[in-house]
Amino acid sequence: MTDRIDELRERTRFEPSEVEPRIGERWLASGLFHPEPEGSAAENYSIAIPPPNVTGSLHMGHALNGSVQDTLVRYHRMSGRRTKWVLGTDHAGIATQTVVEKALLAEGSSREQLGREAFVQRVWEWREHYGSTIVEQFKRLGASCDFEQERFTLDEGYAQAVVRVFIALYQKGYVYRDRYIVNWDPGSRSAISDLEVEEREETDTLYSIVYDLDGGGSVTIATVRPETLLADTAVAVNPSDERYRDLVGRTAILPLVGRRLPVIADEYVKTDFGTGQLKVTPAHDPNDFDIGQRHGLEQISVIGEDGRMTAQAGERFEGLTVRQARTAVVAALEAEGRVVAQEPYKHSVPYSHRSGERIEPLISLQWFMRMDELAAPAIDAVVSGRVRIVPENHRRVYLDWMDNIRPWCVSRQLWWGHRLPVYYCEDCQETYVAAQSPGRCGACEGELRQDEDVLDTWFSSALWPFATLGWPEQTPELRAFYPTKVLSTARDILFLWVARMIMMGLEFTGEAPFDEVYIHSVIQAPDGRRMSKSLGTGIDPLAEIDRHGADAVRFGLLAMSSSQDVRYSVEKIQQGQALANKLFNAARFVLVNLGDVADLGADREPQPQTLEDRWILSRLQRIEADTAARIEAFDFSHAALGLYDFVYGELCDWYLELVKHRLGPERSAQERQALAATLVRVLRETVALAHPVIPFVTEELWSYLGGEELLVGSAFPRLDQTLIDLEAEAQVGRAIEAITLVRGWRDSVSARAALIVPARLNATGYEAMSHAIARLARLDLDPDGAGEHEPIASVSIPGGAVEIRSSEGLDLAAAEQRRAAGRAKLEQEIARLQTKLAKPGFAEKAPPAVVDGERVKLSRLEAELQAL
RNA sequence: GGGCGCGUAGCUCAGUUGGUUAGAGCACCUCGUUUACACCGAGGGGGUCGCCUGUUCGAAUCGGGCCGCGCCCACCA
Repeated sequence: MTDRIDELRERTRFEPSEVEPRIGERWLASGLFHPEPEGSAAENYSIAIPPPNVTGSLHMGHALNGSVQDTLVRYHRMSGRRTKWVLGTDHAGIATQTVVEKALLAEGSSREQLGREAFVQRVWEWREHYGSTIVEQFKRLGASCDFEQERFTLDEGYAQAVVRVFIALYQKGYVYRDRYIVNWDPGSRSAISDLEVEEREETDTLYSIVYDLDGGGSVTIATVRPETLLADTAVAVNPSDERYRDLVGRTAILPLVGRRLPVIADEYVKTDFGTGQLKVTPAHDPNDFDIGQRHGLEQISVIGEDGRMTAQAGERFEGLTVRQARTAVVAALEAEGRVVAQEPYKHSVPYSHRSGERIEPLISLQWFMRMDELAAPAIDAVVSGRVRIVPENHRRVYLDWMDNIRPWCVSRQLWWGHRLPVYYCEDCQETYVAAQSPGRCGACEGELRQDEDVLDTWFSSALWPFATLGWPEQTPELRAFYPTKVLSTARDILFLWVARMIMMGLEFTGEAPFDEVYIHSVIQAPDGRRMSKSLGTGIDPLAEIDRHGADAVRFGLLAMSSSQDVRYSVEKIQQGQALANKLFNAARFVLVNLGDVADLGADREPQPQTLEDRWILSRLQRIEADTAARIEAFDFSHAALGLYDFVYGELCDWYLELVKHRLGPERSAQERQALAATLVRVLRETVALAHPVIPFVTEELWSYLGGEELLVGSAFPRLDQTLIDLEAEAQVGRAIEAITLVRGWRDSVSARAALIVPARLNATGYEAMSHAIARLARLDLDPDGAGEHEPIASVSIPGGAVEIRSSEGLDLAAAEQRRAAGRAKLEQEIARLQTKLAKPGFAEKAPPAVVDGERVKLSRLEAELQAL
């Protein structure tokens, strides 16, 4: 141990890059991150990590969420609960497939060329190579996940759970196949769900186009998508629109095509938009699709899944891209003189969140999932408080969405993912939904063919909290860790993922998958824009860890976080770095000076000898209680900043300064041992207290402070009521105030630090602290012949004043100015208080405690003014 | 169109149920080789709490209106 302390003497700085890998390895080797599956979920503590994409690398969102979850996990582990942080990654259908397709493209190949089987094989290989990147990055953050049991949403066991769920939902009639209008993403060549569509404001041209009516007259419709006119199957007006009452039932002639379109009446049509006459294109517009359903209209598809015009669009347009078709259709219409107006028009346009391409609504045969029955219990769970959403204002967002939930398109035209467990007979088209192919068609003995599609990635993610623990088997893991306690995430996947997990959890396990949903901030770029790779506004958390250390990044992110979006501020990260260094040096100072007498092996009772010893032990109890309460309330920002304030504002600035003089070798061994007992206790508890937030530096220090076990597996310090000492807090608090006031005065008279100023303490309440005041305010409180001279200056402090006895080395003229300013300020404040107290109504209506408080304050200020 | 939230010191943010002289970190200024830490210490300057208007003995805090900003949801061609 003495060798280590000698070595510590030289380490004047905390070096994260040296410490972190070493500590990280010890944690992993300890096995403490991997709990045995014992006990019940109620008594254990578990969190399921939002599985990052296998293709992903750690971004700020991961770093913040990782810090949040790890703080919770470490805190509860230290609180004595069997704690498991379930780790794993998501196969991320589109994202991963795209990455591998790009690689193939670079090789001059393609997935089509490879064929399905070889391609999927190729993706697995890719995953073997790169899939652990983000997991390793979480380790660098200090995340204490169960790395020994990493899951993947395409694991064999997981895949079985997915199949089982699909079949069960099919049997219940929730999952069904239908031809329906979907959001077609030409980029990924797949349908996507409503939630994966984002609206962007765009300015297009709004064309007004004249359609002739059979038998004379015309209608004028407005559209931003003239190319879809080729698929029109009706013209609609509002039934209450007086202007067009007699139009209903007549027939319009579709320009360029000549198709006869019935003029129908439908409530959807707004009378105050455009002409009030609407072209109806059921196959290429979701609203028109609905109108078509209501009126039994024909659905004509003119845009194909490849984003080109189909044969149905007619020879002139077949094969053109949508954009080319638009130009061509407009030109053709203009040639016929049918375009009567063109105006710029700003509206929102759907884009694929996945590929970034413009969504093409079209009719397609897809698998859907009806959600309303599943939503009902999931609504209940939140309404009843069984699942608590924090902060609460997100509750309503959740409930609103759930109340209006719509069917979910779950099939994707991809190769990478959970292939639908659906088989069709080649001959009679019979459909079989089963875990394994039934072999041959039961009806006609025909060949069976499995559906080509895979499931939406979010379908499998929805099972995450229980599928990762072995469901549907009743595994020990499932019993011990399901339901989990907290689901922590940003709000962007509240619907996409959280809501669906609640629904699936309730449906398949009968229990909500977690008790609480914590929704944390979104960290924005320093300029307030979104952090994103494409904007170039992203900040790489790993680079920040390299620069400042993982503790600093964790502290900074937690200190920044709140219930709303916040801008990234390096200053907070630096504050964390400073804290780690400060704590390191405080411990180092104590160990280097008291290492020879400190009994580090045992957790010795502190032996407070002085007021300041009692004071720090009392203050320590408060920060212990506060920190625990803040972590439990998800108030990470105050938890982190509160630790900073304690370490700086109480432990280092005051306690260590107050006891420095008691460390020296000139003191008796007994005295030094007693001090060491208190100091070591305070340091051990402080370090343990801060561990959930800044695990690396604290674990490192713990190894010096006599931790036999790793700190990560030790106990979180708890408030000891018997150590709360109001008397010590009051006395030391007063002394601190006095010292600060004298220091301010010293500065105003330009007293040099080395100058010990002769003075007399003419105040009550400082008996036990006068030596401390003398030392820290650099006063000689017992000068020879102190009583003989009149004081040449006076510094007022609570309960009296410090009378200055010599002007040597002091610039008293400079002080006068300051004193005058102080006096003016006091007078002003006194006047304010007097007015307030004299005001009719104040004394009668304000609570007595407040009135008394103001009176006390007034007399205190008057005394201070007097002293000046 | 609906919903949520925000506007407090130069910057990033705290400010419990309305009641100390509105705070912190960073930045800025002055001083400093005091038994750890210069990633340090001591001291200091800096705010009409977006604007207006109510309620109240008392408003950064509660109500109303306005201005500015962000996010989410939504089918107006």
